[in-house]
Amino acid sequence: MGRQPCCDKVGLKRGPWTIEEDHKLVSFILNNGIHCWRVVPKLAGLLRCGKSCRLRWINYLRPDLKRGGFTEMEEDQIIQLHARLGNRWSKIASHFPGRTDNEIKNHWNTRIKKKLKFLGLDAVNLKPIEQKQETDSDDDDKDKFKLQVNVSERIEENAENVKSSDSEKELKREENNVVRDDSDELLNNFEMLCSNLDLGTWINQDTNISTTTNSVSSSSVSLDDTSHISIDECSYFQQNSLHQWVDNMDSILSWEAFNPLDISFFGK
DNA sequence: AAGCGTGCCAACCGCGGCCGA
DNA sequence: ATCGGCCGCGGTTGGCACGCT
Repeated sequence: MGRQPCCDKVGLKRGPWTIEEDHKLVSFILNNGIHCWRVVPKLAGLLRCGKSCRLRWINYLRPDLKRGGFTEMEEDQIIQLHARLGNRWSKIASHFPGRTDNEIKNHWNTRIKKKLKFLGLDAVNLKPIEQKQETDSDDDDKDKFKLQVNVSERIEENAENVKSSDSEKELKREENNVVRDDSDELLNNFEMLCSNLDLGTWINQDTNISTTTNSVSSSSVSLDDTSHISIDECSYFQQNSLHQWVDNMDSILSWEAFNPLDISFFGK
């Protein structure tokens, strides 16, 4: 029977969103709410499909988004949750208010995977990666390797225990937000491993790299990309309604002003 | 200065699940 | 029980920024 495409792609715009489009979408949602994504672009006057609008709103325009780099604690939590839930990014993201599944997925694929690789752990199951013993490595490295394997074995055991305990129940518990502490030891082991491997230095180096990339990476203006808007949107939003947030944003920087801003930001 | 490689992340695509008719 | 439509999710891609040679 086959599924029909979510929208007629003919004549629809794709690719990066413009400021005007963002403005239209935000205005529409604030005034009308979200009832059916399919009709949102039509009513908002956008030449986009509903899916695209939904994605843009969820991943970028939502006022409660917490943007910026992930903290070490967040990373550890992601690793812990991933060990338990696998690639169910939306479930993982539900543990991080203000973070999107897309953001966490990207962070996992670009950074955490490497971090685990650095630790000699398989990113999927936290098992030690089969590695050749380097004959010319110094004693320190050997000790680290030993420790790494031992701890990793513990991590593996714990992961297996969690898995083998009725996984259906585990999932149900997870969905009911009843956080079980089975994997706390897993996380502790991971943290111990990190500290023993002097990962801090490595992470700091990495974080520096990360912060330098916190520039405008989209063709649209990210709210925290503008240096003069230093609001923690997440906590800010908790104290303010959506409308208040937009009013404030409008007072800080009028939407109409985005056009020239856009040019100055990206005008090279 | 130019070319190339890499990292990062926003956005797209297609599938599966859910739900109403 | 079946069908059809919408939404949400996860995998993947494309393009920009930046560093290195």
